Amino acid sequence: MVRRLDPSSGLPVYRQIADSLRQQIESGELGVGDQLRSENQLIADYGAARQTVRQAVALLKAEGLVYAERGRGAFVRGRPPVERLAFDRFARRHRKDGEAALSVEMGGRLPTVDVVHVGPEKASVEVARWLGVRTGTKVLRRSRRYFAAGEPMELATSYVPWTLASGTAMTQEDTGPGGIYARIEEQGHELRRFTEDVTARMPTPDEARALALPTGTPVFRLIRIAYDTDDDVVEVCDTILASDRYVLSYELPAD
Amino acid sequence: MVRRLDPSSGLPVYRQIADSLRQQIESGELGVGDQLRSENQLIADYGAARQTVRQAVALLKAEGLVYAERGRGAFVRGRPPVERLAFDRFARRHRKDGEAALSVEMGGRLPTVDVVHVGPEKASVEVARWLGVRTGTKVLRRSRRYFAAGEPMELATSYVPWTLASGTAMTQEDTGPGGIYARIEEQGHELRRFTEDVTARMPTPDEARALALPTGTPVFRLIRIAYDTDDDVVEVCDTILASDRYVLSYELPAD
DNA sequence: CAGTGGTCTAGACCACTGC
DNA sequence: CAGTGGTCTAGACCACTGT
Repeated sequence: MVRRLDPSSGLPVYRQIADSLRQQIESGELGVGDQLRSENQLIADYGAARQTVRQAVALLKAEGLVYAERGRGAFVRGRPPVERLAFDRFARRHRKDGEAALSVEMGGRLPTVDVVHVGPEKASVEVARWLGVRTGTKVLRRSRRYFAAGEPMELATSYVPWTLASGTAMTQEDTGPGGIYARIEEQGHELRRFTEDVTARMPTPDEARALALPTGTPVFRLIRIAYDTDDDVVEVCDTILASDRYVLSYELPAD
Repeated sequence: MVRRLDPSSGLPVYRQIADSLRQQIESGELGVGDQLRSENQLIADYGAARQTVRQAVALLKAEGLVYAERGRGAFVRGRPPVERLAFDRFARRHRKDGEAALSVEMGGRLPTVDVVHVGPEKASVEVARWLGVRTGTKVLRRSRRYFAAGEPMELATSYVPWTLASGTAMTQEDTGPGGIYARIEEQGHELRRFTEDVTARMPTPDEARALALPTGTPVFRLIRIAYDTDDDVVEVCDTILASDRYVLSYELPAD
């Protein structure tokens, strides 16, 4: 299984080894779940030092192509099943029968929720800007972590002006049928539209732990702002999603 | 500048050094553009071997917090100016005066375009599925790279059924005023809506090179499908964006 | 127990920057 | 020229897996 490298290519050895392994993965020579040759084997295959082959494999891990388990080996990553977040997932018709938005997202399968924190706090600069209130205004914060099939799927933090949330089930762990948006509409604020700003970046160490992210997996960050029929902001939701588990699907108008 | 580590924490030394440096960045002790202490200084600061401090800095590079220049040093990354891609950027009103969608995206500043390839080819399985045609059907492919202020911003590949593109300016490098969508409407296919599927992942080596991406920067991939008033697909555009240069902005209906 | 990947060290040569 | 980060080597100990 000796593999030859090209000394005249000018590329560092670890890049050439990574390219060789990547090509084996992309060509199907190494399939999903297959074990890579061990470090000692790669050392022999390519005639390189251990740190060098480790650097090559580290590159593939950073690209999200490979993961490693201590004591077992390194393996070709399979893409996990992907959830589609549809642009109309907050449409009223999905709430009428008491189904909250997240179970719509999950295609009807019931997700479990780990409520991290529910309570009042002072709005940060960022939250105040989103809500259109002054910094330090009292707001309700609801931080949750959602699981599907035992896997952590998303971290969500909602902010609602305290004047709107006070005395309602929004301040409880269980917001009741239809979720937080049903409670907001009961308060006389009919929802008209949402804006959603999407960014992507590498996770912080905290996020990587909370979402059980493999190395090399970016996260989506969604900032969703809910407006009522007066075009006032009634809620903001800051969501972190594992990018390898979601496709975000939107519809754009042509006129 | 000696920094003490906690041997009882159980964390590997390189993680502790990375945590220490990350904390210095987040606290503002190290500002945007500031130079990190050199490897030799970090070796002295933390009493670790060179590979160990390099592993710590590599972690911060993978997180996108730091970049390095050979011969100069390692620096705290500043976020580049961000472009906002609005959900209505393909609305007809933005085309009426001969302005193509991309200059709308860029806030009116004129981007430059590097046309990589324009010509007919057979639809791949993926392209055929998007266009709703049989695999191998003749389609026009237009691959471009867009620059703003000299920086590569996005890679875009459009596919149009050949029956629609043949004999029009779409098959030329310059598609003329209003761009490709104006040409499609001239062919009698009024555009009604677009769908856009958003994913994020780490770039391939090719993409990282073409977009001049710093390590640790994920990319967005947009698959945008254009439908005419008969709900037939008239074009598909596969776009790769540097995720640190864009905010994608959408509007979601509440009913 | 042998084999795996994870961490760490000490030392070397290189290409590049800036003085 | 000295100092920087980039690459590479040889060797060590560790924690964990599977038999």
